[in-house]
Amino acid sequence: MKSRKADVPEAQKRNTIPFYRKMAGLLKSEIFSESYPVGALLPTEQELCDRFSASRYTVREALRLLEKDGMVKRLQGRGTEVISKSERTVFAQSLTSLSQLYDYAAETHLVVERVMRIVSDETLANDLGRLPGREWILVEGMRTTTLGDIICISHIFVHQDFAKLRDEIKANKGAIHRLIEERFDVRVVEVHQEISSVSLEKSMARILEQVEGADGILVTRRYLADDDVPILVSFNWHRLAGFRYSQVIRRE
Amino acid sequence: MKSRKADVPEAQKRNTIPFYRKMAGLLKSEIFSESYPVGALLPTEQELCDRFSASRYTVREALRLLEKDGMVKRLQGRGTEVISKSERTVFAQSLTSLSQLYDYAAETHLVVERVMRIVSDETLANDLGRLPGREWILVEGMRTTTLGDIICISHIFVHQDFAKLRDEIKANKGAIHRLIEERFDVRVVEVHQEISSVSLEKSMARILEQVEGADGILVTRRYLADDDVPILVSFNWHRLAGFRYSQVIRRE
DNA sequence: AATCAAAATTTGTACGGACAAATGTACCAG
DNA sequence: CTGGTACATTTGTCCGTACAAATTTTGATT
Repeated sequence: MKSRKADVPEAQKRNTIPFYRKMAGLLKSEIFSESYPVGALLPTEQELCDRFSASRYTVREALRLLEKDGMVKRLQGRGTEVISKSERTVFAQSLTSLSQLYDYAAETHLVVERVMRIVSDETLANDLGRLPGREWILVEGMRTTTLGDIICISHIFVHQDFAKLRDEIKANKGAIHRLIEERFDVRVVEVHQEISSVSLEKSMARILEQVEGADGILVTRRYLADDDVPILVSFNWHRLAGFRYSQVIRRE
Repeated sequence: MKSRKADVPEAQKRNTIPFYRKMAGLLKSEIFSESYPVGALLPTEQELCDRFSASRYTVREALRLLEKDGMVKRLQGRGTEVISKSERTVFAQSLTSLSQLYDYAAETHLVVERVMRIVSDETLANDLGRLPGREWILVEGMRTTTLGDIICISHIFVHQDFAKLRDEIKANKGAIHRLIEERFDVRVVEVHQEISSVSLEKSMARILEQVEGADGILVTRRYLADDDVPILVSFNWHRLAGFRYSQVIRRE
């Protein structure tokens, strides 16, 4: 283990941990301690080069880390602005399994019963999070295991813009919002998910083999585009007994 | 708008869009079309330099983009492996509210009833996802609104390593796993969350003002460090009536 | 004082070189 | 055949330089 380089300044000892990481750590702590308060500009890259006796490459690598952690925003011609005291916790939703007794049956099928076109009234518009009077495609069906056991009843509202997919939806195995993203030039930017207990109305109860008014679980998911416009909204009614929703959230 | 540089090769025209981005785009499409199948290694950086007549800097910037989008994994000494045909969709869990009737009461309190030290037997070890015989701190209490209305009963198991926090936990208002991350040098890398229906046992039912055996909701969260070691595991029992869990997941 | 243009500042892109660290392979010794 | 060492390969870190592009500042002109 000899010195890493002939012309490495003293500030950069040979700790195995790269200098730009140390530098980023130091800058983070200085931001945290408000030496550089939120809203202020960090020193310029050149000034940081001087301060740390490092090359611009190294400084930029450090700043890149700060940016990745959501602590600074860099703007060409302006500088590096501090936007947060602490690291953003980025979680990547890596796995979402929704099952009900059927842990292993990862493969599920959407069995489409009916597809119809409807115009939203006030009540429905409220549920869908949008104005009344809009047209939607309503897909009614149920999600089952590959064995045919019912997991939940699904009502899926697809925005009128994607009406062309009407027939494709029936054949589609996977998630409908994926289909939309592939066929159209839209991106789902936000998903609002809600899990709540409900009392099952007669028709639902019958399909789920429950008595009318029995408790059940309603899982609602709203898929929104970047302008907050709902692309797809799904309602999924589950039996209470055996309901289990599990999810793994992983930090990047 | 004159030529961007004297020695810029022909492959890099002057399109305002930087060359490393174009290069990344091209490589992505080649991965998608299986010119480079999943599992295979991409050409080495040097080979890409030759192919695109670009410097290693530019090639590495392009590869960095592919890596960010989760399409390749780079490994020192090995190469750049293709791990996915399509871009990863990164969702950042930006907001998680867990409420029960109390939508506006974002502020909640953890009222600690008891703190004790326990050794896990097989059953408990199984629940906690770890080996039996380990020592844990068990914090028993309930989460309430600021008005004092009970939201849920909480049993929180904290790993023995963080036993020092025993007293701090009582005073602590926010999330305990935050406290641990701040005080110790650990990072929560994964959270396993599970929501399931349960039958409330007598003591739970009494506190939640339910009859014994009534249905309830159990929300379990396991906070894991990067070595899959559980740092904290919490069990939260809710009344069924009025239960509502909502979450917003935002794509980066 | 207001407006527009030029200049200065600052980050972005891109080139080149060099050595370090990690991985995989080939070879040798037992 | 097994185990370990030496070597080649490949990505990681770091230096230097130069010009481009975006923003802000300055200054001149109206």
